[in-house]
Amino acid sequence: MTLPHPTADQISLPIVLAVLGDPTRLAIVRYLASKEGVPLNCSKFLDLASKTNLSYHLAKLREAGVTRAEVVGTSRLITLRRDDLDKRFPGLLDSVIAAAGEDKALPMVGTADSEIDA
Amino acid sequence: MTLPHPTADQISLPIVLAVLGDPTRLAIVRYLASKEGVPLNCSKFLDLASKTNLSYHLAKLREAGVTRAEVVGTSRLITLRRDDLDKRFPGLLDSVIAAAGEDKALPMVGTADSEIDA
DNA sequence: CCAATTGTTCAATGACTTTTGAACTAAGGA
DNA sequence: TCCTTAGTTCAAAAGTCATTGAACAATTGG
Repeated sequence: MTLPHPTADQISLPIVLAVLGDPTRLAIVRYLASKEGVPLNCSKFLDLASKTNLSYHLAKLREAGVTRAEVVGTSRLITLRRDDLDKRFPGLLDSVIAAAGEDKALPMVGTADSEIDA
Repeated sequence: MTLPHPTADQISLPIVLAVLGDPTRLAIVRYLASKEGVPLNCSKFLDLASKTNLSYHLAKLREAGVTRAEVVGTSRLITLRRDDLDKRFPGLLDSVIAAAGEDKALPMVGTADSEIDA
């Protein structure tokens, strides 16, 4: 029940860039970064897409090596692979997250003022 | 005869990332960065793709705001839009170029030992 | 056990992307 | 003027990607 992840040295720059070049996935990464350290489950991102579609995008992020997913019961706890990404592509993740933070055009997680259980 | 370029504030992060997420285009950007300051014409990149296909990829880079193309006679002189990219997305271009520089899997410009007129 | 919750897989569809060759334009040199 | 050089445009063919709904699996709580 462990999901397939690339090892750090299998992470490919063009694939990471292509995967981040989608507004939904970039919004996921931005939100993960804003809650860094806190593993989030998929349902946190339901503002961004349907459950099915989310599954697709989260798989893309995981397969690219951008995120890690840990299976815990019926949930998948998702975290950014910051350590591995920083090792492979120093500064890349930080600059992407900083730029994404400024981006008004990107879809938002948690705009629906339900920040009860943050 | 001036080609259409986005203004600096029209440059979009997801579009830039998506455009860089293609090995041919990333190789173009890497080569442009390695010759920074020197405007290159399209034919310098013929190692990477056919003339037609290059025209397509160079248009993508230009339309995304990654490169600037100046029409000089029958040539287009291509440069990186480093100033604008650095302003909009600080650190992004540098980290991408550094990471691309390490990437053995990326196609190469000038591998055919014809570095006569570098 | 039953039902709800959490998320995946599958097949289908529509939409974009990449690549190609043939035909073209525009400038420059002989 | 004619030819070459540099690059574009067009339409077609392939391929890839995103999105959907229906069906499925696994865990947890009552």
